[in-house]
Amino acid sequence: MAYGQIPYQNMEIPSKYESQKVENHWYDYWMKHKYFHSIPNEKEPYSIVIPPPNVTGILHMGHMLNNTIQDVLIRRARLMGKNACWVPGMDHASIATEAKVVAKLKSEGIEKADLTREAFLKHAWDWTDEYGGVILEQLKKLGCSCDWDRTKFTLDDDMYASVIKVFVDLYNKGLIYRGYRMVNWDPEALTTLSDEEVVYEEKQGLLYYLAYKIEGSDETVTIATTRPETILGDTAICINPNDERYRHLRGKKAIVPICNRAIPIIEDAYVDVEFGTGCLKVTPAHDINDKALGEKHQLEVIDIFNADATLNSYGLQYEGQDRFAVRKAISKELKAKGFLVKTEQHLNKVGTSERTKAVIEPRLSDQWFLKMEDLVKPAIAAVLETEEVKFFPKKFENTYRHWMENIRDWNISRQLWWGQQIPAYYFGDGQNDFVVAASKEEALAAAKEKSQNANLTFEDLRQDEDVLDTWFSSWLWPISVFGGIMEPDNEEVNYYYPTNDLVTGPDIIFFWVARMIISGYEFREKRPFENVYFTGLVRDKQRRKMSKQLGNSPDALKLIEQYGADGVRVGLLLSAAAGNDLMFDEDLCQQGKNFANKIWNAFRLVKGWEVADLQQPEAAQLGIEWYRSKFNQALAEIEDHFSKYRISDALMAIYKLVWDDFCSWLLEIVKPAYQQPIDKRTLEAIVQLFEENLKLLHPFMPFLSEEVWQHMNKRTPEQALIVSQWPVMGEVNADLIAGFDFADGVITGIRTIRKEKQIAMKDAISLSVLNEEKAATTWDTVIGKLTNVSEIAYVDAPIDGALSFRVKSNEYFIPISGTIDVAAELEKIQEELTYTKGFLQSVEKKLSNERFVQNAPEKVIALERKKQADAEAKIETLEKSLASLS
RNA sequence: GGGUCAUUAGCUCAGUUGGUUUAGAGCGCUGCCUUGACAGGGCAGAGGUCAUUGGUUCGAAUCCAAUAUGACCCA
Repeated sequence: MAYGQIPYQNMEIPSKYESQKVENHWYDYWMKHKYFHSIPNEKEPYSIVIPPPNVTGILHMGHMLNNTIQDVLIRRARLMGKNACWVPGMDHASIATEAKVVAKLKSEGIEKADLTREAFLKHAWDWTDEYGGVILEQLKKLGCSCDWDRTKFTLDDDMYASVIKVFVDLYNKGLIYRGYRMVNWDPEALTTLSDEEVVYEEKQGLLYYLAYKIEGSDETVTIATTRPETILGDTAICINPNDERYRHLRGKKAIVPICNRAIPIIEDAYVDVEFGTGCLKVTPAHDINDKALGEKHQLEVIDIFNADATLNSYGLQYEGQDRFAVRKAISKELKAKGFLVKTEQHLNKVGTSERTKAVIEPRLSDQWFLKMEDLVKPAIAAVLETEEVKFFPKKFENTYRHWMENIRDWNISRQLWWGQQIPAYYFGDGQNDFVVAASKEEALAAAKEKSQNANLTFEDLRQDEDVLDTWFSSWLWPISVFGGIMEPDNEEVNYYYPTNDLVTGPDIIFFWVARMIISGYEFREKRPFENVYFTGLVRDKQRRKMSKQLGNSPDALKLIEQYGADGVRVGLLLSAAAGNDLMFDEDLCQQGKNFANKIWNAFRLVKGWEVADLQQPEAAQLGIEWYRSKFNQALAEIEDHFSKYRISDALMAIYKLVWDDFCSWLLEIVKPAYQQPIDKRTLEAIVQLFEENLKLLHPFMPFLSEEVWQHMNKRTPEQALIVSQWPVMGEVNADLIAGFDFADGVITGIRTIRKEKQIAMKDAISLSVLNEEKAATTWDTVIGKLTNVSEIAYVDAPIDGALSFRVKSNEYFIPISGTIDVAAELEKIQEELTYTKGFLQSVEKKLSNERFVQNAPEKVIALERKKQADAEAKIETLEKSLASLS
């Protein structure tokens, strides 16, 4: 059925696009027809794995941006005929989730310490089942076309098994080892953290100068420390061997205040003679540098803290008190007893836990480590040498290089219960009385062999209590979601892996991106993805990070309700140049919503036209041809933007194409007079072009575009927009585009005069042209239609008593009734003349420079000559007008 | 302390390996315009000596150096 046979249907279509009414409908429709679902087939695959959000998380602006970009890429790939697969999922986020569960239990009066591991995990799973996955439901509201049948959780049985398999494998390769090391201890979460999870903050503190007595004399030696509570763990005083001031103390012993232990005075060049007194107390259990000194000089190690950073029995009367309370108390005692010489203000960097914000305590303990030195090699080469993995924007390669080249072994154990339990089984008390195996059965067999004790039973095996770092499961994500760890040769992983694009934030470049690249090469000898698109951080208008504490993060679902998912998507993307932080401003969502409404109303216009058996007007035919060229030109630009992951530029190109070129120009050119019908050819062409526009819009505004598409014509499920074809590039007629641009100048000139002289649009005017440019008359009908010019006369001399304007060297005259203000006209022309002369001068200056003419490429010189000729022609026109006016 | 990146219109940003009319966009701003698809709209307009100072070049927003300011990363 043709459009025009439904007369004035726009009366029945609301004049405002109502997103709330259509979004759920189309999402359900897409789901029902399984357009998001992907299975391997003969088509080219295009896959993305979602950066799995924390199971505890709720949708915030960062997720919105990130997932909108992924959806744009996936929907475009789908339109391009690829087998698009976007795998969604969630991360168990061990510290964050465990902390939340512990807090919840506490509020119910239950202490984690009173629960068995099994009981605690039951609570955690209950919690996950109840609150987990909210975020995935929210992504649906945003329009994300994930293959929900593939939803994965990092603690699913198969994902769990993958992690264990990888651990065993790396252990057997000798890359995982157990070590007694100084680690970052979070005394609140009671677990270690990797270096990356420690956030350094500058804090104003005190530098305490403490006097230690020298054994067997009345002399004292003064040291400076920021942590007086740790003196109880001191096992040496260290001086620089080149420091004359302390030379006489060689070989002597100092007495630690309060606990009165005698400790040796050692010498090491490590000591900075400039800092403090040039004399250092050494506490190997509580400082990484002191630990190194302690090992070098074989010092005793005295750990004075409990796991929660309260003091233990070495703390004497302070036992059981928190380290910061002790710091105050002990400095008081030291002062009272005369050991405290003085204090100074001191700014130092304090490590804090990313998750709990607790001040990190360096702590010696047994942990599991992954050797990184060799593992990183292929991953470095892939990004920095072969470019098998490309970063957008490229600048993040520097960050990547810096970290990878200075990488340290990865502490992968966490003293938590929520996660994959480390598959190490102890069968005795010796340092090496353990085996690593994927199951208890295998462990028993291995233990029997290792211990040479065939009588071992399951009872004798004790599995390591710790779990693995969450990132030790997410680094396998692109492989494990396709079952590629457990069944390395399965059809799915062979088809979808390597994935194509990864979209994530630069804040997890080390945590996640780098490690996925490492694991990709280690376990599949292939990159995990080809391109990594780093989004910026979402900030508020004042450039502050969005955070719960500041309360500056808008409610994502409310935004969608208010502006429509499409509006929010457009709003986010418009300001999201890759890698730049984006200042989120709700006004941009409003802009997105307005755009949706604009398209909606263009649709109403077209839908409302009645068709009649008419000749196609010349202007309409020309306009349509011009738009075809313009569309292809824009398409080329859009493809180029996509190839560089310039998503917001691609959107802006479409925005301008649709709003300016299609709506403001083309529709105005073809629009019949009020209540007049349109000819069939024009209508069909416009509908077809509109549909092409919708295809371009679909990745960005899936709901609106599908809605309009489905209203435009009756469609079968196979003809839905989401599975239609991305436009194919056609020819660009440069002459048409140039001709239009010139006409644009003429039209603007006429409109300006109408405006200045308050000549209403409904009053027809006539136009005379002094055609110095020999411009084609092709566009006259278009000019006439858009400016209500009744006739265009070509003349060979300036018209007296008319208003004038110029485009290039052409001059246009509009006769008006009444007298014209000659002085004003003269002034206007004089102004243009001054500008053009100035311009000509700058061009001539260049051309008269011999070295320019000799050295510049011919193309550039030709261009300059053209500029010169154009300017000269224009000046001639202007001077002629000046003469005729005065 | 070490490193990376940035500084272009009121705001947010483009400017593709130095030359495409004496710098572009979107938003905002100013003025005019409503029975006509859309006031969530139309049309027109104003607004920048490209952070500063030197240098390289026939030619610099673009390359180099220094300075200033800011952001991020690492220890």
